[in-house]
This record gives sequence, structure tokens and C-alpha cells, in this order.
Amino acid sequence: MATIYEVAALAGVSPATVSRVFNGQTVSAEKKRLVHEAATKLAFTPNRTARRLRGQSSEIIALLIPDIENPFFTALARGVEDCAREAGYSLVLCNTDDDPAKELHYLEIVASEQMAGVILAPASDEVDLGAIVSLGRPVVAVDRTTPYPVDAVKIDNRAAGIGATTALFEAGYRRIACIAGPAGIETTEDRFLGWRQVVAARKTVLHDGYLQHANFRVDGGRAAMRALLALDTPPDAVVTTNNLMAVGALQALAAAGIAPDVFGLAVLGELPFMALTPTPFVQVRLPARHLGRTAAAMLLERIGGDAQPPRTVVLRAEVNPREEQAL
Amino acid sequence: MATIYEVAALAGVSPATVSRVFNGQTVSAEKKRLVHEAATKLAFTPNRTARRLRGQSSEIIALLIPDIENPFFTALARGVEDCAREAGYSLVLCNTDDDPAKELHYLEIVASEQMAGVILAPASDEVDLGAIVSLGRPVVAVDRTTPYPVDAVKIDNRAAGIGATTALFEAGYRRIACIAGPAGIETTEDRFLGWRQVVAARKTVLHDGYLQHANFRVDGGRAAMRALLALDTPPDAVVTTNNLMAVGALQALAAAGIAPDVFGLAVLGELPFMALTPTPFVQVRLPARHLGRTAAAMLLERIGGDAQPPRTVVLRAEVNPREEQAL
DNA sequence: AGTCTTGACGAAATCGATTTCTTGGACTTC
DNA sequence: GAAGTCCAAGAAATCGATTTCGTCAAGACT
Repeated sequence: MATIYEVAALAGVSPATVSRVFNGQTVSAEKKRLVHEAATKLAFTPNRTARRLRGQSSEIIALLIPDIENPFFTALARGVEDCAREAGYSLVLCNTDDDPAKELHYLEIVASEQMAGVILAPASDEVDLGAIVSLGRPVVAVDRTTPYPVDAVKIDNRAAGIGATTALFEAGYRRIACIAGPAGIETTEDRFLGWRQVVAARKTVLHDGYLQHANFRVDGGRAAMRALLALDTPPDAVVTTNNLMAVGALQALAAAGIAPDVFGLAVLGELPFMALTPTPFVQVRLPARHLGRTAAAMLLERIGGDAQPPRTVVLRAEVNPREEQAL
Repeated sequence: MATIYEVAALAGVSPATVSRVFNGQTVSAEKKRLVHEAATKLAFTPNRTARRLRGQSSEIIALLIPDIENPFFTALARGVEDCAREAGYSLVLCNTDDDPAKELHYLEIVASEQMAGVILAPASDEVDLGAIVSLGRPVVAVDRTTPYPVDAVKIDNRAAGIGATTALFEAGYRRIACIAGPAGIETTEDRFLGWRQVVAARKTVLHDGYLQHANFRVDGGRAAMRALLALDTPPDAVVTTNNLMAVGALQALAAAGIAPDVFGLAVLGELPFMALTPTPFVQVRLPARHLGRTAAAMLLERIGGDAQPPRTVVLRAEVNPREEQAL
């Protein structure tokens, strides 16, 4: 690993001049040539650690997500990465497992690694951004919001819930249940509120137990669907508030021998590798990748020094009834 | 962001002493107390950049994978992360898109960021590890091997191919085709060799066109399956050499109205969110997460100074005919 | 008592790039 | 021709933690 000093020595100039060559400062053509020659000969790459120590910041942004195995978040990560790389930034992906302690740990790392900024899908409302915000590091909340005055990008979850439920209603279903995520998480809360609003407005049949809370994973969805099917008056359709729970619900339906066109299923989120039969009846596409791109763009603006008051961008989901779904 | 100097000043000791307190050196109890007090009062976190500059290495390991949206690689990443975090390391995930240029770019970053090591799923055989290897940074190749003398963890792909094909044969299929990945990629090459070996040994019917090469993605699998179905003598079963192509194949089958028990389908890889009907007939589980854990463990050993000659660990895949598949 | 060992701990060097300061020379300008 | 301006480029400070080196004092040993 050649250093700037070795390059300087070989080129017969001072280290300062070498630095100037690589940072677009005023250097004579002759020395510029010498430095470039020496640099290529030694395969010189500036040491980013030293640069960062001096410059107090790096070209790395962190993305904290609750579950790297959830396609929603990998699509989001992909969006962030695309945008970040275009701007010359690298991405560090951290898995928080929805655990506030891990989240906090990673936020500390962000600070002490002097990363340029963070995009965070908060594990809970109680996330402690105090330290990082007061440090002046840009933060963008994604998918969920926070009580702190930081930028946020989210989806209009209530509208998504309304859209899904309405689509089921218009398709003729009248006993529409809902498999919601863990209570207290904003994202799923809003989605289920959308469901409730439609169900109340349309005066559909609503039995006890039509609202199931589950964890955000496949097993949660499966258990919730089983519970629904076991009710005295089971529903004829269900809205699941995330992608993995929908998979679980489909599994439970399949196990019970119920075809998903008899039983209406609306999914909030994409089931990327499932575009085969059985297809859910209604799919509300959540623009995960776009979410990521938007968040990254906002973060980069902040990193560039933009100091306008915090913004919240709300993206709208797209409701696709089955007949419009392309294979 | 408090520095060690401020802590030292507040505690009335030298910066060296503060450093010693945090690095388990011999310091008197009294000063230790003073330093800890000062440190908590100032919310001191050591600046990792400075530490790294001095120590020439960081607690970050990089994982370079071709596609972050492929569940196989996210499971692998998960395995790496679990293992790394236990050891106090953080993980940087980089997406290479199977593009050698991006790969090289990230390898340069690894070097200039002074990361502790890299786990790499090489984009191609021509990956240039020369620079990083000669720098002495530990490298572990995962899923695919390289010509360089570095540790590697891979799957016994030929055995996986043999297992899948044999299972189909034993289930009575006699016209077994293969949808392989891009020519020249070791992983898929070995799998398809396994298929060929069984097909040759069992003397099954083998028509022109029974071997299809496709890209590793869903659309490739779909196109390949369409091509197979359009043959004069179409196969009655197919081995797909990765997970996404299997999804595409299932889609094409569904579109053609063919149930997957009539037509035998063997998949190398997991279709994690698809454990519903239609289920592929044979599934060869590739231990992705385990692959990640193993690679991380090996890398950490190297980082710890282990200097034994390069090892290659081969993990065996597990063949699950459908009846054994648990829901 | 005197030398040796040991241990705590401060001063200062170090990691490598960037960024002020400074300097010396070329070039204007009156 | 003297004074002022400008610019390339080297010397040195800087970022913050670690680590070597050296010092001083207390305790051990002969």
C-alpha cells in the first residue's frame, strides 16, 4: 500500500503537491505529470482512513433495516445503493432485527466511524436519535417515522389499507378480516386503520377475531390465518399488512384446501418470487426500491449541506387487482 | 464528539492513560475511576477512524455478493453477519451485479478502508485478487472458487446435481432436461455436470435442446422452460440449477397449464417464500446460511493471525424429495 | 545501604492525507 | 527600478487514538 510520501519521493515533489494533484488544486503541468507517473507506478490509492480522519467524514452511508431477508427491505436497499453509488458513496447494510439495542449500537458505530449519514427504518418509536442528531449527522427515516426532526420517506399506509380493503369489497367480499402486524408499529397500524375505516364505512360483517395481530413473519401470518379459519363465522377475505404474513396466510389456505379465488386475499407488499398460482386476489405494490432511492437522494442533499427544515415525503402505493397483474 | 484529550484533561491525566484505561493496560484504580467518570460525563466514544489509522485495521469485514435481492445471498449474508457480530465485527454488504469492474472497485475500497477482510462470491474466474492478496488482507471465496491461494467455502455442486437428477429418475421420470446457468460459471457448471453424469449413466432419453443455458434470473428460467416445452419431444422433468430460474420455470409451467406433479421439477436452492402449492418435486437445499457462517468463521481465524495454507471447505447439500418436505 | 526490578504514567512519535503557513520567484504597475 | 501582486510548491500543523520510550518512585534483594 503505497503512501503519498512514497509517491512524493518518487516524483521528487512534496506530499502536499501530490495531494494537490489529486484534489484538483493548482499544480504545474510538469509536476502533475511526474506525480501521475509515480502514482501509477506504485499503484497508489489514497488511504481513506487518513483522509477521513483529517476531513472528519467519509463517503459511506449506513442503512439500518430490521430484516435483511425480507425482500421488501432488500429492494429498498437496492434503491439506496443505486442512488448512493451514482454519487460515489458506498453503502453499509446493518441488520437490526427490530432490536432497539442493536439499533443503538449501530448508530454509535455510524458516529464513531464518521460515516456521512444514515438511512434508518426505525425498530420502534423509542429509537434514540438524540446523539446522532446533535452531532449533526444527517439522518433519514424510511418506511417509519420518528419523533425527531429528521427527514422521512414513507408510504401512505392508510391509503394502501383502504385501497386493498375497497378492492376486496368491490369484488363482492363482505366478511373481510385483517392480519395486522405487531401492535404499536406505525406502518402496520396505519394499514390496519385503513382497513377498519373501510370496513366501518361499508358496514361489512365484522366479528370478534376478524382483526388478528401477528409478528411480521411467515409463521405469524400462517397462525393468524388458521385462527381466522377456525372462527365460528370465518371471513371470506382477508387483508394482510405485509408480504411475509401473506405468504403464511396463503400457506394456511392451501393447507385447508381453500383456493385463493374463493377466499379473497389482499396483500400489502410484493411477493416477488410468487408470481404464480395461487396469486393473491389484490396486491398493493409498495414502491420499496423507489422508497430507497428517494431516501438516498434526500440524504445526499443533506450531506451536501442542504439545511432546509425536515421534510416528510409520502409515496403512494399502487393497487393492482388480479386481472391487472402482469405475469 | 468528545476526544481522548478532553477526557484526559477533565480527569487530570494524560491521553495515554485514558487510552490505557480503555485497552486494558495497567492503570491504578484511582485514575481508572477518574477516567471512567470523565468519559461518561463527556459521552466519550473512541474515534474509530483515528484508531484504525494507527492500528492499520478495523473491525469491519466486507461481503461482496452478486445480487442482494437473491434470497440465497441474503441468507448467506445473514450467516456471515451472525458470526461476525458475535466477534464484534460489523459487516459491509456490497452488490457486485456480477460485474468484474464493480467487484474490483469494491476490492479497492476494502483495501483503502483498511477493512479487516473480505468474503467474496466472485463474479467470474477472472477476478483480480492480486492486489488484495499481496496486501495480506484475508480473503475467503464463497460459493465459487478462484485461482488464487485463498480459503474457500463451497457447496458440492456436482453432488447436488447428481442428487436432484437421481431423485427425479427414481420417481420414474425418463426425459430429464436441465436448465443451467450461464456457461463458464463454476457453480452452475458443476451442477449441470452432475445432471449430465446421471443422465448418461442411466441412459435416459436425451434430445437436442434438453440442456438450456439461461441467465440466473427468473426471466431466464421462464424462457428456458418455454423453449423446453416447445421441443418436438419435450422432457417430462427438468433440473434447474438455481432458485430464481426455478421460479421462472414454475411460471412457464403454470402458464402452459401443466401441474408440477405431472412434470417433474427439481430445484437446486431454496424457494423460501414458496412453500405452497405448486411445490417443486425435488428440492436440494443449499445451506446458504451455513455457508456464510463457515466463511465468516474462517475469515475471523485468518484475521486472528492463522497462517496455515489455504483450505477449501465443501459443504454438502441435502436432497429433499417432496414427501419429506415439511411445511 | 545500595543496586535492581517493577510498575504507573507522562511526553512524544506515529499512522497518512489534507490544509494552512511561508517562501521565493515571476510578473505587473507606476 | 522599486513596490505590489500572484502563484507554485515546500514545511509543518492537524485530525485522534495508540504505543514506544523514558522517568520517577516504591519495593525487593544482597
